[in-house]
Amino acid sequence: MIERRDVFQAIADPTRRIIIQKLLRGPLNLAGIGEDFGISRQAIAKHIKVLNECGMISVTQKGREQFCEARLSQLDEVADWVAASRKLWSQRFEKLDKFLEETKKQNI
Amino acid sequence: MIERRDVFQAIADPTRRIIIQKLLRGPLNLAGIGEDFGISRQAIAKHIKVLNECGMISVTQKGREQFCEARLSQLDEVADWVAASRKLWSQRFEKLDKFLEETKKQNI
DNA sequence: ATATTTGGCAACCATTTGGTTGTATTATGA
DNA sequence: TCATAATACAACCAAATGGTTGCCAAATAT
Repeated sequence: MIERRDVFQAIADPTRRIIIQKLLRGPLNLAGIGEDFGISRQAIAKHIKVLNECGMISVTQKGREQFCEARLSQLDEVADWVAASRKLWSQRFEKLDKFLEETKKQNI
Repeated sequence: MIERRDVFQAIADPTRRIIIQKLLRGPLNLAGIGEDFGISRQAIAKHIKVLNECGMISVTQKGREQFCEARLSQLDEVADWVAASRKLWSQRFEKLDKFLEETKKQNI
């Protein structure tokens, strides 16, 4: 099994995606993230740990509070993968077009 | 727990991402996907099932073979989410700029 | 000074995940 | 026709995942 725990895996969980969305408006402490969120503090703490580990958020201690901030630059990896896949995909059709064109020429 | 088994979860697994990359060059049957891939046929079949279930690939029966083809349109959901997140993120800075500007005005 | 808020730690749990092996079925090629 | 290639089906397994509860420690507010 290949190493997991990367950005792809981080955003795979819908709860974590919601947490990220919440953080987009500004930094929040764990309690703030937990508001209107039928989920225990500990569960949130675990998600925060995952997000932090793969660089999707940064965590800053401030007294007894822990402020989390989104780190969207890590999403580049995802965006790049999607873009690269699409590019390869479209190239596949170009190759097919070229092939059809060649075939056409030969039939004339 | 919220419903999973969506595109995000589909591309979360590195093995599945490799399978998708393989399929970008053209359709393959299960055996073809399994080539140079230290993994059992059954494991691949399971990944194929997941990818099919969330529309990342289409599967066509052809005699005894099962040809898989990539379906990249589903990646829109991922790309859109990333784009929307980035937009919100940048808006956050705009708001901060505006705030600072207002503050500056009042100080004059 | 004391109650409350914020969060850490640890144990526990059910389910899912990613994988395996073994056996059966069916289409195809020699 | 018959061996083989391509896949299905099922049972099983270890580890990871996403969650819980209970208790503890330390800042902070009253």
